[in-house]
Amino acid sequence: MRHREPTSKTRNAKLMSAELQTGINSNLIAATPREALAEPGWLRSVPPATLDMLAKHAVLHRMPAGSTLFEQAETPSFALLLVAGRVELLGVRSTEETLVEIVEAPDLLLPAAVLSGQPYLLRARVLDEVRIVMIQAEAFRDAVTSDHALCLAVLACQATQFRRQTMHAKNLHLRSAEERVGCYLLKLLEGRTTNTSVRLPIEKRLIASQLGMTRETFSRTLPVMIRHGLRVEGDVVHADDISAARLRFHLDPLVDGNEPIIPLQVKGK
Amino acid sequence: MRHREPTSKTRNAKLMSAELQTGINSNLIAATPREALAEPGWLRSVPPATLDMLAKHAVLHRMPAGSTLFEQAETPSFALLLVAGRVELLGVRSTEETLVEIVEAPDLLLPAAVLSGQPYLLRARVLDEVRIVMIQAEAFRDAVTSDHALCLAVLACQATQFRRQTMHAKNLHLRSAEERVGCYLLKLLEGRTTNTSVRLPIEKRLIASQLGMTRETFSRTLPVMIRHGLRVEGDVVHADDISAARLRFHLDPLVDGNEPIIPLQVKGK
DNA sequence: TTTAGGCATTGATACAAATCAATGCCGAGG
DNA sequence: CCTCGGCATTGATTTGTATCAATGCCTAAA
Repeated sequence: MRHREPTSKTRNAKLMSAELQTGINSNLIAATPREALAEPGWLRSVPPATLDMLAKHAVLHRMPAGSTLFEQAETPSFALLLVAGRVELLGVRSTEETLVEIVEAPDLLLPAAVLSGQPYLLRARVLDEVRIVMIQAEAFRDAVTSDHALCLAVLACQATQFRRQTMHAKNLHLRSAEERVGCYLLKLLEGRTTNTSVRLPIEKRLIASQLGMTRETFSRTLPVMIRHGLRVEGDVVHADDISAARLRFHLDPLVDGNEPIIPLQVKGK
Repeated sequence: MRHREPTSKTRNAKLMSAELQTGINSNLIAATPREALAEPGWLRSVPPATLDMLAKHAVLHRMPAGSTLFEQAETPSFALLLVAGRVELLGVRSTEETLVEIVEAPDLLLPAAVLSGQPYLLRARVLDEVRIVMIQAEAFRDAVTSDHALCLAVLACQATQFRRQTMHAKNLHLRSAEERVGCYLLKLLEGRTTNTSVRLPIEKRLIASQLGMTRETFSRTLPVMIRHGLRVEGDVVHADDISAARLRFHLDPLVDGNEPIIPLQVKGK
């Protein structure tokens, strides 16, 4: 494997620039909870007063990769708003873990649990380094019940997460391991033409778990892709023959679609 | 198989009485959309004026088992409120189907799609005979954006569905086929003692798909349960030795829990 | 009454993916 | 510099579950 580079550094760098784009006032990285609350696009239509109120009961935190944000069965004391970075949500059974979802900033972590005051069903572990706003659960619920715009924003967020989870389930149950890998690679290459190459965005072991298979199976499946025009060397994907790949694997917007969070707007009666 | 009875009739009877209990004004079955909208408990705190408004753009329908309510990839033109009965939501790929969720009244069918105006990710097929209120999608979205209480109710509904989906995923990925069957039976017997028996609430082929396995596997797994104190004859479950069963299979509230829809209440600023 | 079709059961077999195991590689830390 | 630990690869083997196939049962229609 020749093409390897200090992956974590490269990725953090990439992440930082992505992070900036998501913000509205993108010239500076938020240093206070209040600033961080201004970043996610889907909170745009929430009145500043409400954000102020939330910020008053919130702290901004930075957590390194690997940290556990909360444990399965814990009752949420904070609403966690992911401002930058990625988090994996895992179902746990003693030592077994199964990845249920990957959450990318900007998004809320399991708002369902916070809203209903029920225990988390999943463990949350940091993938990249993250920045999160921790809002006291009670304050968060109060804000949702007193501000209609925020309620709509959270609803949109929850709805999108629901659809993502559905897509994930369909991907796992309706496609073979080989197809999942093929589609994953194809999606990375979306819009590209033959002879370009892309870097895998995360470690292979994480891709494997995202695709619901073991590292080993993933590893074994990669060489197979060569006969469909996709070659993976180290963490670089080479598109030798993209049309061949598209012939074999079919991206489906109802499975592979990227759906952004788009809140509805409050309307007077 | 001796114990069989005209299953569909028995079950419909059971369903009718259950249906009555869910209503608030349970003495009569709703005949108009407006009456039907008064039934679900989680719509209780929505102002009558809003329900009136919804009812104005709605019709009440009855559909027999087996009907398809909507197809995958369709763009929703109605919000479907399930007032009575059960619906299965299936991921479809050409001829392959995979059950993603079973929705029981009273609940909304995939509010996420309706709210975001995106195509359905799943097919909806009627299990038992259902009664549904079909509310024009536009009117539904308008109501959600203009009435905070309704917005909260829908949010609660969406949140609960999210958690159910998470539980379902955990059940499938963290337990073996045998455990899923064991836990399913154990849950039917919750609160019962040894030597009681229960009837399976739905056909075996449906239980199998709910548990993410084929009929055949389910069928083969049932006899195995005998060594753990559970005996299934026809559609009757006999609890020969419940404590033995509980020793082998462990119900987990984070997987097997029944979570009701409990909306938050609007609060003034 | 006969017949046809759906569901359930049972057996034989196939197969995809997990598991177990060994090795190589690379980067971090002593 | 060497060494240790995580990740990736590759091979051998197992195993859980699906698939294919045949039969029986019950119900509903002819």
